Amino acid sequence: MKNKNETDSAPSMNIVRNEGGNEPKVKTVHIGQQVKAIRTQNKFTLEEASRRTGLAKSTLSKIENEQISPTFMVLQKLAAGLEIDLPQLFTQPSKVQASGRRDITKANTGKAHLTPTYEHELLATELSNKKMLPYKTCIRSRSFDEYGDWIRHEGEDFLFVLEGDIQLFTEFYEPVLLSKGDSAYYDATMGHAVISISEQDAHILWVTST
Amino acid sequence: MKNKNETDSAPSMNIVRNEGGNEPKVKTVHIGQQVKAIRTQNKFTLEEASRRTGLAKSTLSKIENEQISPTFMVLQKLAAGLEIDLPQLFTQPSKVQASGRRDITKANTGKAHLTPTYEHELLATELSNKKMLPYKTCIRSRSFDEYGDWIRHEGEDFLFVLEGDIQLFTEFYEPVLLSKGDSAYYDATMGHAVISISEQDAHILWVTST
DNA sequence: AAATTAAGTTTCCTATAGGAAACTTTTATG
DNA sequence: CATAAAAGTTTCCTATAGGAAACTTAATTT
Repeated sequence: MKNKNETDSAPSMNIVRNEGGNEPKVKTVHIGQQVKAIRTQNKFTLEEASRRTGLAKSTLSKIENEQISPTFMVLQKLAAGLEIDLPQLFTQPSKVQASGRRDITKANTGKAHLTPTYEHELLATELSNKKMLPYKTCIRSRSFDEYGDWIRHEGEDFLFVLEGDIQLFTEFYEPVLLSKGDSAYYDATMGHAVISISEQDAHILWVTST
Repeated sequence: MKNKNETDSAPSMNIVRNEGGNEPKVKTVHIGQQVKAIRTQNKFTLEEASRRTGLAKSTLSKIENEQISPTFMVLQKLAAGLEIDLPQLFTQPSKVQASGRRDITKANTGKAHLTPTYEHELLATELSNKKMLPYKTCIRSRSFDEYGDWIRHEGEDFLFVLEGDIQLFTEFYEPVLLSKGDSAYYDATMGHAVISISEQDAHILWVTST
């Protein structure tokens, strides 16, 4: 059945999502397998899992065999009873996540990325899905005015001065002067900007968390 | 068989969970509020959310008002239709996370941390709960043998050579020579170690993701 | 303010989730 | 191997989730 008798009319709804009458197609997470994996890893029998979660063992069995789609209430009992975080039920057990990656970037061979105010050299660009984005930057800007507005983005920034003198502007603090060897760490959602104040170009190393 | 011969007794590890026969008491996550918040933030009407998720608007209404406990199948449709990650439905919207922090570390004023092989200078130590741990390190070791075993830890490492020449050993790759300005990014769960191969001491900047 | 439209809620019904117990399968024991 | 015990599955029933449509409320227009 799943008789999806489409809402009459509604001609304009052209999201083109599931024309043709088939379902929106959700990439199915096999929660049953997850539950079973967690239970067996803990060496629980269905009976014991039943005790811990307060769910009937028949229910647990059906869930593990994907015969039913547990309600949210049941999911919560499961998580509480098996002492796991809810999100853990959905993320693949993926101990498989990469763990042997490496990327070397020799000096001045990074991937150039130019902006009016900065001259970025992105590092370690061969790797994707990194937790940090490192880049070496040459500061061109000499005045705060050159920035139309604060720079903001998700995550946190670590900044290390390699050469020259810079001034770091941040939304909630007074500007601060940084010279070679100095560093700063700040929440990147806070507005920020950097200008060079030395004769020669200033170079900094920047690492942004994702 | 794992039967360690302790049938019931097992005094040492009883989790003391719900003696007394009452329910396990689950801290309820109000998923309805979450859904409503996400929908309204996106300025969707129930009707539009219905189109996007393939769920009846009556169902959506009931979910938002906590009148029913959606099944996992419905949760998936919700997440897909509203284009959010499933876990996002359970974690509090917590925009409350800190977002105006800043910490400046002037050159050579970090917190020293010595090991037989490295001489670390921890940076930005005034801030806790950082997503990255930055430190400047002077490499003392001159031979791989000085390391009893590989160094490993959670997360990823970014390494930038500030001064001198080093050799980076990693578990799954051939050793590589790095000089001033070179950098490396690698999974820190992979065994790794660094030795200095230059006359003078080698200095590197290290950033570890957490 | 009545009429119109759009938003959200409730009703009513069918499909299905969850629980208790019977049943089947697997593992241990004489 | 027979038997007992334990672990897992299926059945059957009741409670409840989900969908269509009726209904109510809120926002616009006339």
